[in-house]
Amino acid sequence: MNYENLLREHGLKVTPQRLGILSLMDQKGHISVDELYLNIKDQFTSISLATMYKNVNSMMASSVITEVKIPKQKSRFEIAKEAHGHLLCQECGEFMDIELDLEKIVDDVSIKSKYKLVETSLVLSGICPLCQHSSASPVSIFPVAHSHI
Amino acid sequence: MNYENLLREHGLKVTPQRLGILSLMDQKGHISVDELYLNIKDQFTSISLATMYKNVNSMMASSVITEVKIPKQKSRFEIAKEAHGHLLCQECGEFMDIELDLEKIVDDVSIKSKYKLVETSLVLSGICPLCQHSSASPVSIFPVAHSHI
DNA sequence: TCTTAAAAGAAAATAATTATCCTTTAAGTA
DNA sequence: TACTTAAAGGATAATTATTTTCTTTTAAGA
Repeated sequence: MNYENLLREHGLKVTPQRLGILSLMDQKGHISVDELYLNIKDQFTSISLATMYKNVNSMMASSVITEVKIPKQKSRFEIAKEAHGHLLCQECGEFMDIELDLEKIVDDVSIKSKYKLVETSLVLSGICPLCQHSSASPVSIFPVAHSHI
Repeated sequence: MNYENLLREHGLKVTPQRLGILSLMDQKGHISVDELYLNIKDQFTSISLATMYKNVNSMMASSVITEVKIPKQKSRFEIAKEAHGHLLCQECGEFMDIELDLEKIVDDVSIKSKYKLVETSLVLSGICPLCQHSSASPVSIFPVAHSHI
C-alpha cells in the first residue's frame, strides 16, 4: 500500500515522520505509542514525543489509523481496515487480528435496540497454544514475547 | 446483592469506602474513576483520590469489578458479572449492557487458533434511536446525557 | 479488649498526554 | 523554479492521570 496517497486522500500532509509511523505500524501490525516512539527514534533521531502524539491523534481523527483498547494493557494502534476482531494471549502477549462474522449479532442488536451501529470492537483473550504447554511459565516480563505462528 | 459478602468472599476487607463505591456502581451501572470520585465525595467528604484508585485496583485484581475499555472514551467500571457486551451511543453517551451470544464465534476462534479463551470484550457503538431523530444535534458536551430506555 | 495486617488519607513522585511557542517544511500558486 | 502560507515539527512547559510513600486508622480475628 502507498502511504503517501493514503495520507493525501485523508487530507493530511505527507511528512517523513508520518510515513515512518505508518511503515512501523505496517511491520508490527499493532503497536503502542511508546513502542512506536522507541522504534522510530532510530530513523528520526530528533523526533519529539509530542510529534508522535500529534500524529497519532491527527491520523486517528482522519481515520487513517485506529486505536485498539485492550483489557489490562495499553492501547495499540493499527492502520485502519475493515472491521475485524483481536485475539490476545494473556501469558506471552501475542496479539493478532482475527476474521469475524459479527453480522448476525450486529443485526440482532440493531433490531432490538434500534441503534444504527457504526463500529464494533471485539477483543478475545486467553492462552495461546504454546503457553498452554509451557506449563509453569509465569506472565512474561516482556510486552511482546516469543513469536510463534 | 450483599456487597459485604461479595467483598469477604473475595478476601477483601469490608470498608465503608468500598461499600460506597460498589453501591455507586450498582446505581449507575457503569462509572469512570473520576465520576466515582465526584459522586462519592458527598458521602465521604475526606476520601482520598488515592483511595479510589487503590480500591478500584484491588477490586479489579480480585475480580469484584471489571474495567470496560471503550473506544474514544475513558474506561468505566462495573460490578463483575457473567460475560456480556456493551452498546454505546456516540452522540449522547448512553451506555448499556447487551446480552450476547458469542458462543459460536468463541468456539470458532478457539478451534482455529487453538487458544483457550477466558475473556471477551465487545463494545458496539452507534447512534441511539433518539439521537437519530433529533437530527442536527451535535455531540453532547455532557458525558451522560438524556436517559431514554 | 488486644493485636496486627490491611486500608485510609495526605502529599509527593511518576507517567501519560496535551498545550504553547517558535522554527521548519509540504504543497499549492505565481 | 521561487514564493506564500497553513500545517507540521521540535523543545519545553503545563496538565492530567495514576502510583508510591509514609503515617494514622480500622476491620477482623484471637
